[in-house]
Amino acid sequence: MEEYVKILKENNLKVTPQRLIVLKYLGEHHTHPTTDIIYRDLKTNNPSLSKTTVYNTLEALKEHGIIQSITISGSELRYDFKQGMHHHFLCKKCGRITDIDIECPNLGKMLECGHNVEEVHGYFKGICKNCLKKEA
Amino acid sequence: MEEYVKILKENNLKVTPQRLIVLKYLGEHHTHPTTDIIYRDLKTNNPSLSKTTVYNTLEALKEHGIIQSITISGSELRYDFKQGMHHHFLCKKCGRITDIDIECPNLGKMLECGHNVEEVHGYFKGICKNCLKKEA
DNA sequence: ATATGTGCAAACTGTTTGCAGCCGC
DNA sequence: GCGGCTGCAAACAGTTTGCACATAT
Repeated sequence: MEEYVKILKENNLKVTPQRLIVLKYLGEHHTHPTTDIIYRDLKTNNPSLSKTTVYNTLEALKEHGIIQSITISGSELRYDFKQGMHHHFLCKKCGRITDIDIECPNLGKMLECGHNVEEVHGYFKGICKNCLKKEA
Repeated sequence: MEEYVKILKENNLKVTPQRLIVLKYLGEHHTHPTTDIIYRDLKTNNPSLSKTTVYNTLEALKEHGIIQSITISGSELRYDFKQGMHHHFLCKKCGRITDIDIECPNLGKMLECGHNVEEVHGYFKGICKNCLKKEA
């Protein structure tokens, strides 16, 4: 828990119970949850929590580069505790999103083309290993 | 125009005026438009056109692999006339999305990991060349 | 006392659904 | 006349906004 307090302080974000539990949730669940999932899971033990606060908190964490949002599923934002560059794989069958730990070898080429690249997102979609196994 | 009729026929899609103008629009505008942009632009010369039909048509074209949807901007789907693998760059300033013609060297590595990869999306975000120039 | 965070409700946006009417083979 | 396409309106989901209250320096 202390580590999350530290992260907030280092980023000049006021430490509130709400921010702490949201950040802790993301630190412990690498499932790329939506705002609603985070809200529903936390609501149980924190009945007074509001969804607006979850939105606000995620926005603040994102602005400070502590987390990042991914748009792989299209209809909603999902959040990811940031830890080095990696890509994502979305299984169209079970809906699970898994981390893919590969670098982006295109970045060098991107820099050549003159744009100032701040974010790199690699999204792969298909059927995951597990679902393939079940089908067989 | 005849080329778009041909595409629809080849994919066993009934040729209707609505489908033709939507497909033609995407063939001629490589701007990665949203459903709403397509609708508004076409509505002028086709007042009876309904947005539902635009949604339906885009869905049909996508299912047949004629176009693809990209989720780079998060809040809405954007459409792209499909033509070989390429990536996308979104300028956070002017909002423009540009095609990046590079291959994805990660695909090989992805196949190794056992998932069945059907789609590859590479999204880069930052400030584009043009906007950088204006700033300077 | 002031600035910031929280939480409710209402608004807004993009998308989907239900259904009636239409068109073409 | 049947199946698929169109278009309207209503429903829906995710997100944002306005505002009053709470909290902490």
